[in-house]
Amino acid sequence: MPEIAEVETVRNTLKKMVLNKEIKSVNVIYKKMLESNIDDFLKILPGKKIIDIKRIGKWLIFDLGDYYLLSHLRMEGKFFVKNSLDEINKHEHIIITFTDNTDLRYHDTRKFGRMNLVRKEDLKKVEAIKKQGIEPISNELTAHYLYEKIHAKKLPIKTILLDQTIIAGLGNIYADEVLFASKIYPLKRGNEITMEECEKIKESSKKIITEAIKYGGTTIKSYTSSLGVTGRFQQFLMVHKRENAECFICHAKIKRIKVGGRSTYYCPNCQK
DNA sequence: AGTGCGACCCGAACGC
DNA sequence: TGCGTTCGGGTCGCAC
Repeated sequence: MPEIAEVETVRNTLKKMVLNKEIKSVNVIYKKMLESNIDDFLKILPGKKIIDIKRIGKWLIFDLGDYYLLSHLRMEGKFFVKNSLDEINKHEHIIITFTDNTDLRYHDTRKFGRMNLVRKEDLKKVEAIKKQGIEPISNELTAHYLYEKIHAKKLPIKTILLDQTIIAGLGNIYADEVLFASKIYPLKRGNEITMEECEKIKESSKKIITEAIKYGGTTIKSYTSSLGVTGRFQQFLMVHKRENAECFICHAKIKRIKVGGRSTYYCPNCQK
């Protein structure tokens, strides 16, 4: 499940592989993946060069000069660089062919990912981009900011941490890890969260996301970031996917519950 | 406005 | 050559 650390890893890997390549043609196999007009997509991309790759929250942003190609990997999206002559895999839905006869291929078993092509000046008009909150690795993320955003909400703190308009980039794995590191019970309501706890959330999300990026993200289940790159952060996970295993701190049994429909792992002893 | 929940997908895991 | 059902998970859209 690509969260901010995984998307950052994809960004860094892709920058090494496709920067400055010129697009020759595009093949859109699964049209519903596009949020923008398909005819524009096919007409505008050829001739463009990938001059940079940026990221906002979980959105990857290919800088094409006067346009941005936005890509959200959702749960299983991956990019592969292949030879244009290679057989097309059944999960490859969008194929960007470069003039050197290599392809950037978007692969997504669940077809949940989305792409959007916008003029640079229209980026801030894209609803999904406009509403992104502050990133965990940003100095703008403060306990005060979090408290303001959280203290009037009745939702469980776990659900609030998944709200991209507050902290941009946290997903199900790191939200569990942040709450464990902050010693906060996932079902605790936003309006019960103190300023001290906001400080802990801020500190632990910075620390955890920084570390996760350093180790190339988390590879869980089917998810490898892209291009066969395997993250190594899973060996540092304290609670996520550890149901019934012993807490590394107190040896209590890690529990799994549902919060807002999502699997949530926590230590019943450390997180009261 | 804030909150809750189904839909979108399909491979894997599970039940029998 | 087992088959049908359930689950998961980020985000959106709709209902209340």
